[in-house]
Amino acid sequence: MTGDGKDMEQWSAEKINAFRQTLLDWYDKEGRDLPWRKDHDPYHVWVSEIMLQQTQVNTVIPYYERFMKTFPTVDALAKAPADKLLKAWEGLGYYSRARNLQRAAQEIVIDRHGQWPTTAAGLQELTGIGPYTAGAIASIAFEEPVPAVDGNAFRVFSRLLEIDADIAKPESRGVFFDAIQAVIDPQRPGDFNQAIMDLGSSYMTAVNPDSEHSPVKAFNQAYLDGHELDYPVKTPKPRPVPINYFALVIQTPAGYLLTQRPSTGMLANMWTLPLVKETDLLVDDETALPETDELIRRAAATFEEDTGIELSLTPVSSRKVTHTFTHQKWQIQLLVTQLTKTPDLSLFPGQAIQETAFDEYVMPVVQQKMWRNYQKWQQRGDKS
DNA sequence: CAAACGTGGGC
DNA sequence: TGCCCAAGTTT
Repeated sequence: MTGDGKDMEQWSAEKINAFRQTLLDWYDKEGRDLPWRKDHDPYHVWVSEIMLQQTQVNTVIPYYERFMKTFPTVDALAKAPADKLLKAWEGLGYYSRARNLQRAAQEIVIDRHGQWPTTAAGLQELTGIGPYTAGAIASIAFEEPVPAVDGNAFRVFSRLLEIDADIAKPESRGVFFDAIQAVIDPQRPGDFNQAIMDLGSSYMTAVNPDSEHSPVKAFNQAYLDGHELDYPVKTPKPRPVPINYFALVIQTPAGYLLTQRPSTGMLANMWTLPLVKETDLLVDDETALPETDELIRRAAATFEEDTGIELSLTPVSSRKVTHTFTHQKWQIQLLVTQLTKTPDLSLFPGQAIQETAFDEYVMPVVQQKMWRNYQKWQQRGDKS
């Protein structure tokens, strides 16, 4: 094992031709009928590919349908208000995708006078389009015979050819790109790439594959050797780091206090309850671990010092919400507070918002979790 | 290049 | 609950 794929299977020209025919025959019969497969319009292909990054098909479908009604053309997308765009992306995650999507729309409409690049190399110049998406659009919309190397392609070809290059390493992309380039059907590159994706999400899945019934069973060397689950080789990612927060529920006559997150970083520009990170609390004595009640008092005090808004924590009510991101696990203690007087919001980095207006603001899932939890507490009158 | 960047589903 | 997975790109 060299670990770089150099000892992979090599296919003859005859075998390559047989594979193409088998794969495309199956795709013509069993390929999925998806909303973005009704035509090969580059706008449709592009938006769907961006949405599908690290996201499952069933999640994307309703977002895609709504998105196309809201922003039917690349011009509409280029001109859209940023908050309207983010609202359309709300709940889909990886929100920089939405920002980059609009930047690329503007690059096409303004810089390129509405002309799409028609090659993978050209497409990759657009913001948010990397090597995979460039290959997907180029092959599907413009019939360029170029691989679209995504997670499915990594998994499928690692098994077909017993490629043992570690797919977690960026340097492995070239090994797979070259291998697929040699096999891709130059007559139907878009269908070939999409067939590989369909194969990867049906028979040749990561867990519980069903290669026995796969149309390309006879080409699946790893399966034939009884080592299917040894592929793809992939080093695991680090576990999410736990981070403790306090979230403050502060009701004023004008509504609940919400803060807008910074324009960069996690959940950029989105609205949440005011969050205080436990490690940001002022600690005079670093040796002693403060009691929970003391931490709660310090969280409230920190917020008061930052905003000039005075709170009362009586009756103190707290509930816990956890939300796991790719690299962080937030453990949030919800603190329901009362105001001691009408707050001066001049220093507060947010707004008082009536609950009935929440749906006009873009909120991440973690905020929706916190809010549902608070509502449940309210209804039950659970003061514990 | 390693790390940041969301969310939902399956076991 | 925890862990892995799902049509990746940017910095």
